[in-house]
Amino acid sequence: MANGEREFLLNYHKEDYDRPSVAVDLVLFTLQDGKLTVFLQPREEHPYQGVLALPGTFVDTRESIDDAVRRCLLQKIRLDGIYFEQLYTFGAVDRDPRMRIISVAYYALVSADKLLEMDPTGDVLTHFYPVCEMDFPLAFDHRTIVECGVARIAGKAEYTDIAFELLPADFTLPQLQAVYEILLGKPLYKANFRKKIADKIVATDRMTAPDGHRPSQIYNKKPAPEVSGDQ
Amino acid sequence: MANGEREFLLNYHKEDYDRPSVAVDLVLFTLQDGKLTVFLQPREEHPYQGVLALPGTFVDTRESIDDAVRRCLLQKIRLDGIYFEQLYTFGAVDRDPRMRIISVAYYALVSADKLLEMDPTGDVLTHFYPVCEMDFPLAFDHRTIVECGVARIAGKAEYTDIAFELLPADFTLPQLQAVYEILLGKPLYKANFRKKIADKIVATDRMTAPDGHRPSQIYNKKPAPEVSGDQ
DNA sequence: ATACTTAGTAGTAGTTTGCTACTAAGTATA
DNA sequence: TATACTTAGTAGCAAACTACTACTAAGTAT
Repeated sequence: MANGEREFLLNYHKEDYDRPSVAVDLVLFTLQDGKLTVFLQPREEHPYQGVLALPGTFVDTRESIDDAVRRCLLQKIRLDGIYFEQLYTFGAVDRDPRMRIISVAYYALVSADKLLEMDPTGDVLTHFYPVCEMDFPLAFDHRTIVECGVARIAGKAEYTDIAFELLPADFTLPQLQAVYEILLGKPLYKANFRKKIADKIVATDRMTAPDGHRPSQIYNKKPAPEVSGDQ
Repeated sequence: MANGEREFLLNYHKEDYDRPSVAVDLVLFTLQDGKLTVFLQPREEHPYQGVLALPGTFVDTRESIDDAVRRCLLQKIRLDGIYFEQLYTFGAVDRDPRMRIISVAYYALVSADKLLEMDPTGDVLTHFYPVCEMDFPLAFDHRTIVECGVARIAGKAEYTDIAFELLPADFTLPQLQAVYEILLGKPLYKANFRKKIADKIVATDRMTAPDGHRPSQIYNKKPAPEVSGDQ
């Protein structure tokens, strides 16, 4: 038995844990090299010491679940003001070998652009792993949680605008189409795609810098329509 | 201050509750008189004594969340083997005035038919209230939870087969169309509707009993295709 | 017979989707 | 300077789906 594991068992008192604890776990997605990637960190403690895991934290009595997510993003990844949404609550009895922990999973989306802005060294980016190449163990039920997140964003890409969250404010239509294709996991027809998103974007008068071929026009997301009245 | 309320406050010891408790709350839908209705019960205890509330229960350390839902359905409504699915987890700090309770909300669907089968007196059916006529107070954040459930089944009716859960095994196409129209909240065109669901149903050779007009053919849901291979 | 009610089908215009083929604007190189 | 190469962007058509009107079918009521 490893040292850390023994220490954990010695300090474990069941009566401390006789009702479920609640944690949040965060599936933070971004795009790198045309692939969907997810933030993972080796665990520092038992169980699963050294195994890659999603960032998470216990929910404090005095904070809402959403606030726990914001705190987790800020404390563990130094990220702020990004899109996140509740995913699913995982509550199998034995999902954590220590004690009963119910995990409210959230997913979050951030552009690689914003990650570099927050952390110019690019260190954060090295913690992201392509979801299609996770041929390594994950702690707890975190593989299930990631898969649940991938399925959710694939579904939501069809009828919401979450794809924009993975791009900077300035983007080209080939870039935007690539994001949709990655999220949906299938190729799209250029002409149809453009007709469909035409009313969600506004063209700027700028073009991409010359790059060995025809430059592309730069677009922005159209601001959400005001819910206006006369008030 | 009412008697029950004082008693509650006298017995309240904060230190008993210094981590969030986890409960499940259940939004059980059925159809009555062409309206979507939800199961509600007056609360027997403070807070919100006498106010209508969703059935719910605390999650025990030794059961999964889904098992807590099954137990709640069985103990509180005497229902078994019906369709249910996780809805959303509600965790505002002050959603329960007693203490911090995080509620994992589920929705469930049952045919009025099955309710009568389980409880031939029809007593259970009197606990269902039309979701469009809930002009009375609800306990806690239960109105929000019900609205969340209504929105979810409206969305899922579009791309899943949940509508069938609200009908008995034998149904007619006008009945099925009515269910879709109630869930989606909009009228559908008969001919188009029939083309679209044609591959999800099988006709029987039976017709509805004469009822003052042309009888209708009885259909069943087509069994889900086997995920077969050669094994 | 005929009127009334609900069940069910035919057909058509307009829109969306799947797909092929083209033109446009840059660079690289012969 | 022509032409090949690359990526950006548009045109257009057939098939499928949607919105809608109009019909026929099968029962009951008078």
